[in-house]
Amino acid sequence: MQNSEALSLSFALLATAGELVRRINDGVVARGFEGRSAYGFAFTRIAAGGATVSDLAGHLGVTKQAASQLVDELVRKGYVERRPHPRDARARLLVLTERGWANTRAAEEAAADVVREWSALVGEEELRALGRQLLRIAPNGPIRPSW
Amino acid sequence: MQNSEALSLSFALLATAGELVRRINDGVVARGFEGRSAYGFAFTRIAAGGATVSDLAGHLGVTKQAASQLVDELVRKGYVERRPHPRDARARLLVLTERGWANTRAAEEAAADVVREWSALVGEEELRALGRQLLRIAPNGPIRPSW
DNA sequence: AAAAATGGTCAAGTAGGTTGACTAGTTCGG
DNA sequence: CCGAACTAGTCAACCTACTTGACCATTTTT
Repeated sequence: MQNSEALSLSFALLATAGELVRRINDGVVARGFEGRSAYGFAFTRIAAGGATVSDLAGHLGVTKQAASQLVDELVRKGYVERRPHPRDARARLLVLTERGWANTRAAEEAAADVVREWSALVGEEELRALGRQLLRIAPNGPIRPSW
Repeated sequence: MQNSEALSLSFALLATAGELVRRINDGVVARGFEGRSAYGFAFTRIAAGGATVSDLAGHLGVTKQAASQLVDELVRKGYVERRPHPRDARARLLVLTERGWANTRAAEEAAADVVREWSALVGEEELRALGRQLLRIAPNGPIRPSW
């Protein structure tokens, strides 16, 4: 595989990722929530349960200070609460409020809308295969907010 | 396709894109160049020929002021020169210096290294198919430096 | 029980964008 | 062919989202 082919793949990958993020965010805003793009990815981690600030930092690939600031913002906007952690008095357990859950669902729906469109474009089975391959390439890597 | 599947695809896509950018940048640094991640993508546009600041801004999906600042930096570091534009006295034609070309080649090699590794992981033909599908999904969209 | 590591926050600094205002040159409508 | 509207580029000021560094309270290690 020549260099030019590698480059073209790189471009396509980054353009697709950028469009996905943009459209998820648009979709969330259209559903009546305010929020930066990173919100959705923070929500899914918090929704999974048992999340702390440090977990979130690892998930997003940023420092724990940055994650803490993000959580501040989410708390201020009423999406998340900090609770005492049952097994570690240093840590705080992050939990979604009702509005946080609603925002999370909105993000999921927006993502599903985009993916549905792509599915129509390249074929459902092909898209599924694409997902499987991407998962093999980068299984649970961080979802960095920028590059 | 359910929401959870769409989410998993989204995660995989973003994690993969993030890893690609990180590793291209590491590869370029390892080859002796300094530079932010956005450099490589600016270089490929400038290398293509006929680029102006506005073109670059469109390519990167940022304002022309931001693109101009990036070009300042590239000029200061000796990668790019601003030349008078042959057909428009307002515009400046961006051209790579010899060192700029070397950096561009380094970025291409680094990208090729990563893609080669992925190729071994999922199969060359599969990866090629993946590239084709991504190109259908997001043909020449901007390569945004962040989300 | 002392030492080292970890979870979290506060504070300050910074990179890399943004918006707004402006100049110089170009294109368009009458 | 000339004034109005537009476009390329830059300067300046600002802002957002991240970083580094210092610190305290807890937990884990030895």
